[in-house]
Amino acid sequence: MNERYDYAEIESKWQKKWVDENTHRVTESDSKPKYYCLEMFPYPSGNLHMGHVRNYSIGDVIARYKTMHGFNVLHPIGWDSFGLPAENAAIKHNTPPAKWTKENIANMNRQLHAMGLSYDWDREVTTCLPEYYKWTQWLFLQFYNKGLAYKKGASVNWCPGCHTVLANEQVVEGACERCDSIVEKKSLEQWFFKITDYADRLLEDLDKLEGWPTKVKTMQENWIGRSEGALIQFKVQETDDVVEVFTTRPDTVFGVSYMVLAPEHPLVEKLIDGTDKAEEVRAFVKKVQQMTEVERSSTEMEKEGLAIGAHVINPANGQVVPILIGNYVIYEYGTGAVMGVPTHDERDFFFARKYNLPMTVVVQPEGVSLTPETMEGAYTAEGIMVNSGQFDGMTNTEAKKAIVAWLEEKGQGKLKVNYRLRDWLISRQRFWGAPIPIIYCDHCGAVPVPEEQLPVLLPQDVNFKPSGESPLKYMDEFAQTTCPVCGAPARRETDTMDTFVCSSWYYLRYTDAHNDQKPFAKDKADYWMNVDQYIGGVEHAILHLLYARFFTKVLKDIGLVSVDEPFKNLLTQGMVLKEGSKMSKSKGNIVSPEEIIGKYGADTARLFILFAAPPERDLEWNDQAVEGCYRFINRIWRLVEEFSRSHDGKCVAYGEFGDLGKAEKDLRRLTHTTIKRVSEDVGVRFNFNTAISAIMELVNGMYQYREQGNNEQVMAEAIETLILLMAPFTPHVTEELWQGMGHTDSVHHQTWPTVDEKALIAEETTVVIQINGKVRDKINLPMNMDSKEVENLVLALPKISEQLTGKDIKKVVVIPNKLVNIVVG
RNA sequence: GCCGAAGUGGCGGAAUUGGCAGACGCAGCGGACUCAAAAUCCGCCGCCGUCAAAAGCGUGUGGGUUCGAGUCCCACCUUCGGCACCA
Repeated sequence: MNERYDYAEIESKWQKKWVDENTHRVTESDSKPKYYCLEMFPYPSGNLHMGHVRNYSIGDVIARYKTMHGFNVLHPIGWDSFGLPAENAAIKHNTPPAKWTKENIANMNRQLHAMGLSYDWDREVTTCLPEYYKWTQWLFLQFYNKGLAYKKGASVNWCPGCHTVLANEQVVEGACERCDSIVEKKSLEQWFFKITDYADRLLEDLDKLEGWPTKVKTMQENWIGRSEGALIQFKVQETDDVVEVFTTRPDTVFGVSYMVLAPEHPLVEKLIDGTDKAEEVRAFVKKVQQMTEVERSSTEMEKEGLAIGAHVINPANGQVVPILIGNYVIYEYGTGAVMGVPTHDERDFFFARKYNLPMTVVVQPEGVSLTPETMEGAYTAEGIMVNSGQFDGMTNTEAKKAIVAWLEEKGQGKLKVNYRLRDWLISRQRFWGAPIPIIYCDHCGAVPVPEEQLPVLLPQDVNFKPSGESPLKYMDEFAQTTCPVCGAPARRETDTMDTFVCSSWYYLRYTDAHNDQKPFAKDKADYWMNVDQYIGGVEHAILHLLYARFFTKVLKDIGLVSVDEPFKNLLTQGMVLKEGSKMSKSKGNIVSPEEIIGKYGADTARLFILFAAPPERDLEWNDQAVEGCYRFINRIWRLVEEFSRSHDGKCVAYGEFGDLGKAEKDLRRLTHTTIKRVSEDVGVRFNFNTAISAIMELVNGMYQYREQGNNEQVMAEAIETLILLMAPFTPHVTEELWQGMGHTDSVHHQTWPTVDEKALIAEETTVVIQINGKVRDKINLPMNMDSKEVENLVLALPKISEQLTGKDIKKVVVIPNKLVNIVVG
């Protein structure tokens, strides 16, 4: 063993050995319990960033810790390698996306190895390779056969920056999630996955996810946006048409004083065509449609409406009320029509005041009589029904059910659950994605590509147009084909799939990464699933995590897997910040992992990133604190190296300890309390920062012992424990030291140290003495002393009795082995 | 507006069940070693106060429960995140 800690030599030596010996390969085995530890796989942008380092360091500690606990640990990695940056690079530098991606993967692969991560590299998956996307396409076909993939014309989100449509989940405050361009609306024929069919299960099963942060579950809950209410039908007075509204307040139907339609509602044109209102209404509709999505959905927007001259009949009381169109009614939500009840809805109240629409109170607080003229806002709380025929006198909660039942009997209403969640738009007008395996035939329509013809391969030699449009559309050799049904000339779908489709099932592919008959064998997926611990950034709380849950449920329904949730436990890590903001090129505050590893080694980089903050919290990068971690590793190195050198390169513990002195007992107690603390911090709480600080305390104790203690068995035990506890955090240096201590097998194949309960027992304890809750003295007492005895002893202490003279002792509280509080008047 | 998380020294953070607030680390200060420096080892390090001590104050604010509150309850403030003319 070197006297100096030479991280560069040590790390490359062990990394090579781990690769050569395939150290981290796993197979299914019944002899051990399984554990599936997964980190969100990276997009191969070209270089690892600190967020990756954090993500993979956390995962690696968990995987190594579980391995040392006797689990059969699956810890895989791969590449989420379809997507826009490759295509943009292709347009800019005229390199094929496949080449650019391959080079990036090679470089990042090297960087991952330099971190000393315990991946089973035999299971590496790359989503942009045909051997993977063949099965993405195959899964699309399964969805298609189940009726869960369909094409429809719809008003969709178009990102002018990315030249493609986006899913709702990819639009953030009206802008593109990737490039921040303002999203436009376009009417296009697009492919969708019917995620709304699973809305209820996706919502309900959130309850099963006890190992998920509430934050993420709440975000998904909000996104799904379930709301219970009723559909109510209003007949149009002038025609035979019926307007259906969705409302969460069917109890207020007797108070309806108008109806508002979204400008896009198809009935609008029908009802005004040929009337004298037609021009005015069309102008209004045009004005609304010219607003951007952001303007239109802003809460500050002035609510405007316009009566269109037609009327509806209230099914509850037969009243005839006017139909308006309003700029605040969203066609995509509910039925695109709302009933206006000014007295019991804030928005309706101000809208009605503005346009002088009538108001009727139908719910009021018990014992109070509300009058519309004196109301200053809508009454939205619970109350008693009035002006509502046979429902008068009921509570409005009772009336909700009763009125819907009554309307249902009349065939004019029913209960309805509404969701905010929209179907998942998966078409992308881009090249670098998995082609959607559909063929369009003039005779047979849209025909799925037969399974045996998969994969639909992306062409190799591609000329990108500067417009950014997908070149597939213009490549006849790709687009032209024959109909699999009738054999006539036909055209392929040239849209590709959203990359989130590829990443919705990769965790299943890892369980059987090279299967060329199926996406994965069921028995292998069943052996490894669920993912026991999933780790990644909170930015995927909705998109990826919702889609992956949806996929798992569909795959369960078609019998491909047995689980209905993919990720049992979820850890959402915080961001890595520098000078208070996220590291980014534009801010110029990036710290390169490669540089840090070059300067201090991977062990230091890993240790710092785990020590600086608990994993969920944002982490402020601090160069000096990194050095502190480097110093700590050196401190361990010196301690172990010196001991080993003075013991002929042997530090293998240990027989019986015999009778030990105080310093020896203290170190043994420290050693074993450290095992206990680190085991809880790593295994239960994932608080790696406090686990590391506990180990630091142990090292401090060992330095002290070196001056005071003289039993070398005790020191040897502490050293061996220290190395084992550090092994998951700093795998290289611990391996080197382990060998230097005379061991011949790998530290990473050792069993996690166990706590010797006897060593934990202390003979003495420090008891705090308080007077009226303020600390006045401390005293060392034998453990488990009788309370009354403690009380007498404490009251007799000079310092205490002095302060008690002339005071009236009201009560003495004794907490055994901890504290005495004397209450005086 | 609704939902969620957080607020502790100069800084990152700790306090797991209501029981010594500030573990551990960074920065800072002092000492040892050295011709000197670096490295290393040892010590100090909330505020106020003092020669030194004692006393006092102190976990966003204001109340409350309790022998005892960073921790529990009520009200509020601030920051961050999500959702939002959702009918």
